[in-house]
Amino acid sequence: MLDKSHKYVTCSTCMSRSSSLLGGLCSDEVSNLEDHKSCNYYKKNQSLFLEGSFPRGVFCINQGKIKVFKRGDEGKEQIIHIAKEGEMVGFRAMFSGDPYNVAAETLEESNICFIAKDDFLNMMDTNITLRNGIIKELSKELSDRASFITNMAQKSVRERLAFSLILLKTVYQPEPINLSREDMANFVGTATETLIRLLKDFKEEGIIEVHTRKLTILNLDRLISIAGK
Amino acid sequence: MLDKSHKYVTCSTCMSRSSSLLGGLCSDEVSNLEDHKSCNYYKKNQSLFLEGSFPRGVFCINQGKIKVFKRGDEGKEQIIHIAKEGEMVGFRAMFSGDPYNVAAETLEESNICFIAKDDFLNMMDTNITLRNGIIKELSKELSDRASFITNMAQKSVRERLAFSLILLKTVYQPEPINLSREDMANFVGTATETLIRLLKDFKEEGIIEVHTRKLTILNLDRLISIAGK
DNA sequence: TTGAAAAAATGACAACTATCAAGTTTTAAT
DNA sequence: ATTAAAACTTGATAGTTGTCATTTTTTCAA
Repeated sequence: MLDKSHKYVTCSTCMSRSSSLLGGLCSDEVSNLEDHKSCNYYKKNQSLFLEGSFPRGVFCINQGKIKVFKRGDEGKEQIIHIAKEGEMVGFRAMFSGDPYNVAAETLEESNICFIAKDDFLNMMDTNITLRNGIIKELSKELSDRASFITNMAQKSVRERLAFSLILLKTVYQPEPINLSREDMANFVGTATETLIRLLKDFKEEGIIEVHTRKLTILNLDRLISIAGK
Repeated sequence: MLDKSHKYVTCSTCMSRSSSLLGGLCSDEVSNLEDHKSCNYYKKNQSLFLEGSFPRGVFCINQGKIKVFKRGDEGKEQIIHIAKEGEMVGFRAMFSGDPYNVAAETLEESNICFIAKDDFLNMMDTNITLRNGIIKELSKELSDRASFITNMAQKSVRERLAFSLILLKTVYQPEPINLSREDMANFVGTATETLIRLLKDFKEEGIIEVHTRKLTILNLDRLISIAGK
């Protein structure tokens, strides 16, 4: 169960904010933000926004994990990113003026604040640090996605799984990785059955340990060498 | 042969600029830009920047085509984007402070101008239109790459080839597509031999026509239906 | 123009991975 | 605690795609 899930989170005391893109706000800006944002509790598997809809603002994750995904032709999800506490979600399409090209959904119960588009754009106009932070973030993600594309094109599923587990470890730590097999397969970009077989191999090789849905990495070095550079 | 390849291109008369991110500059800014930029002629297969090097500025393509690519573990290139006249290349890493995560190389002889990092960042600080244009561009590319990842994960090579040919048509038109088999394979994300076999299928199905390296699309609708949504 | 090198094309083959079908375990609600 | 539904697992199989070897065509420089 989520701690204080019913409580309203204040930006001034939000631990997730300090390490986020909104960490550089001055106290005036924080109190202004507090006046304008809303805060909501989300159950597991609840949608933040749908592909094709128009962005009305940005989501700040106070607690919880979010999958950002796109559906392919046959409706199968490709998970592009898994966001955690301190990350902001849904601001890209706000700048382009286009509808969302991806969807976002909670992977577990979460506390998520919402800042309306106009309020956020105003903040960006007046706060250089925030603006530069956003540009930097967009650039970083662009770089990540170039690597993602290359991995998808050139690595085997086994290599991609190793790579994904390393990423997921940083998302979930210090907790064990806790994702459905289907979501994990949709992140790696493979069929659920193939994913399960490869997890089994990793178990037998002593690289990971699995208790029902909770997955722990026992041999990170091995994973790194399987994943390749 | 490239027209006037030895000539120095002036921003004020550059046709490629008007439709680019730098199209919104006022005349003062254009003349300032002219004072600070340099202009170079590149032969085919010349490098603009290497993966791992640090960005010193941005490249504006006056004429020619550029491949932006990343090398996988075994050195095989994955082409992320093919840029043409009017596009700017290499500004992402400039914002993140990281070294280039991708490399860029001319696909044909080209005229490319260069704007130093500081000059460009200054322009971005003072010109809101430019700044918003850049943010919008970064967001658009992010969206494109989400689709790219999903295609890579879920489409067959035949579907991806159809998709790629549609993209390449817009890059090369009104000229026929003119790429080496290897580059085309590295764009689609497949082996060169597989690409050649699938091109042969398309030829036999009357979808494309090929004269040595020049490829013309005869049946775009058919390609669209093969590519999927 | 000619010859060597690079690029393109073809064939044979193996392996990886997806799909389908059938079971088993886990989850969650009554 | 019970049970239905969802999630997970396993097996069998076929198709796609990559790899390696070889031949043909094209390119480009002497």
